[in-house]
Amino acid sequence: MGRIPCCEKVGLKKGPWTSEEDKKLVAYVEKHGHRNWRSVPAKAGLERCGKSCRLRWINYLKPDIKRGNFTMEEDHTIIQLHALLGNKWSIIAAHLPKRTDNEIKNYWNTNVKKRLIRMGLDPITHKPIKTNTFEAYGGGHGQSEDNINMNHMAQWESARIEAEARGSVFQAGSHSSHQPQLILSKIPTQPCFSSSDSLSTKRNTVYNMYALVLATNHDPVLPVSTLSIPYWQTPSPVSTNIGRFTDTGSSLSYEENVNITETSCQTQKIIEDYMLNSQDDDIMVAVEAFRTTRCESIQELFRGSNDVEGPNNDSFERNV
DNA sequence: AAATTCCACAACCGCTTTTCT
DNA sequence: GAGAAAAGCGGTTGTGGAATT
Repeated sequence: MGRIPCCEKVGLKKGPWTSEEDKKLVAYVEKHGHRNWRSVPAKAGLERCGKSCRLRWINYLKPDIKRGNFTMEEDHTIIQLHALLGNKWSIIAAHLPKRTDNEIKNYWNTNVKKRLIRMGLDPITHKPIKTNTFEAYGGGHGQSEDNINMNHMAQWESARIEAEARGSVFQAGSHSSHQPQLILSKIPTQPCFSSSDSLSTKRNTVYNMYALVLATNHDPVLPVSTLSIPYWQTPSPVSTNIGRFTDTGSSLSYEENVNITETSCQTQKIIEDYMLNSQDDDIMVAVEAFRTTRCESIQELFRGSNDVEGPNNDSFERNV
């Protein structure tokens, strides 16, 4: 478009903001608002570009911003939503009240990403590195599905155990009234797959996706979080019972045929439908199929959350 | 104690999307 | 509807403090 970026104007200051500049910006915005950021610096007496002022306000000065360590629940939500959405920081931030997308992005890059790598998980796919890549899922590369499944589950369990051992890292703020619990411990250890099940590979993937979806649907107030997951019986390919894993802190117990939330039912249905209808074995197609349905699932998650104001549908559709 | 490395986070940059005229 | 401006977004970089050598 040939526009000159505002920050390239001569004489505008760059770099860290001083407390004086912060005061000027806060005073101006609180008094006049910020309808037009380009005009803000001049009116506020700042030698900054409007874009810089906007970012400073949004990411740092806005009064309802929560700063400091991320709680276990926030960490949990970030991991699960990232597994579903990828680097959609603004959408993830919409589900974390008072956190900015920039803060979440930084937290991801400096903390969570490294943690996943240490655990042998791909920070993009959230799946074990090497032995369980999508290529491996595609089959025909020398590794049996059974081995893949075993590796996959072993990796998840390994990650969960390591996370448990590293409890302090996941620990909620010191004000938390309940025992520090581990995000990954809330992902069930393993569904009962038969090694003879020809769909087990695909199921494992869908299972993990489903676990991740549902993991965002817990009640953060409860001292002991529970989550509902499907229990895929084998060898029957599509028959399901609805069960619930309960994290007691020291162990996971499983309860069959419990009531689950409407959201969980809907998500489960999406996945069941996929499993019923899909005829192809290409895991990439499976993933894509899941992606195309995830929008609805996540909107349901937002709708189902009473304490969090989710993004409106318009902006959501725009960004997904 | 000084130098170096590591880490977290604020800020910038470039691109895309939305809004305005 | 077209073009320009503003806002939004995500990747990347720069900086300062902490930890290590």
